[in-house]
Amino acid sequence: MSDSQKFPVAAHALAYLAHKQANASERAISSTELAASMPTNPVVVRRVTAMLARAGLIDTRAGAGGGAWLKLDPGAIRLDAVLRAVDGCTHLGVAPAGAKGCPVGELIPDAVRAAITAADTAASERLSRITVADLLKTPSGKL
Amino acid sequence: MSDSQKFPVAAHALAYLAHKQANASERAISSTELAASMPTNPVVVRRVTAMLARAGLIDTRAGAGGGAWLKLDPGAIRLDAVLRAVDGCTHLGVAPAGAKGCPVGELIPDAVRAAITAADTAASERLSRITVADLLKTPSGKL
DNA sequence: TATTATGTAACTGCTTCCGATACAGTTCCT
DNA sequence: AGGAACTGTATCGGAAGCAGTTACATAATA
Repeated sequence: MSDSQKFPVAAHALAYLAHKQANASERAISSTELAASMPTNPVVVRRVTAMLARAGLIDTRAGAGGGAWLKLDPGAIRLDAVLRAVDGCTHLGVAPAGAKGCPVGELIPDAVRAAITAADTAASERLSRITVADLLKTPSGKL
Repeated sequence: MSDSQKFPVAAHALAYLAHKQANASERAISSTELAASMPTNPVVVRRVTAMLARAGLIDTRAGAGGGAWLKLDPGAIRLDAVLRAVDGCTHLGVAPAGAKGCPVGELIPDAVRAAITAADTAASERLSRITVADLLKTPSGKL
């Protein structure tokens, strides 16, 4: 796993759906329209929306007039759920295995892993206090 | 910027130096010994120790009997400083630019960027409460 | 049936990473 | 003085991952 734009794309897409009040199949937004607002490619958007749909955050439907719409209230979609939906983590790296036979080298990796996990958890906890609705209420970029 | 093992390698190296009580030039540890405990290549270690030295966390010296040693007490080296020293961040992605002319597309990126920054700050704050000394006191992998 | 849309596979070009080799400069030891 | 040990950095190769694109099977509408 490595650097990826999936989280920002997902957050942007959800905020766009919220702004358009796409909350039912009749108000579905196509990947083409979502992509145009990034801007990026419709396939890139669909790769993300498919993951959001699997996570139960949105619904999608194929066919004419199809697209994506929110399954939940924007205020109920927390960004930590979005991050998990797209397989995100803080990517601080993976602790090296540690040399066998070296007592220090064997114990340190666990502690390093624990530190990375702690940082990841803290980031996730912070995101859990931000909802998609907050993204729309924040024109100044302040949270 | 992207995925990188620099932070784990740096944390491991610092913990190893602390365990060996390498706190003066006479107790310098070579990159070869540090690399053997990961295990990885000595050059990879030197790339990281050079950054830690620039950040003032360790000192290094070339030549026979040279190597790296801690400049600070292990309890005074906080992991957020280590992360900064190796150019680390949480890598949740970069908010897409947003389409010009689209009022939503123009405002959302700022909010997404703010959310990413908030998460990054939270992770860093969590790391600031962990020191290199803590890494050695944590055989069970709990922090 | 023609049109519009999703989901996914496959390909390209790009970037970044680790690991390795090489080498100039530094320091210690004999 | 000369050799051995060590750092810092340049460079290269192979591997991996990503964005973006084309293509296509499937699905839903009109």
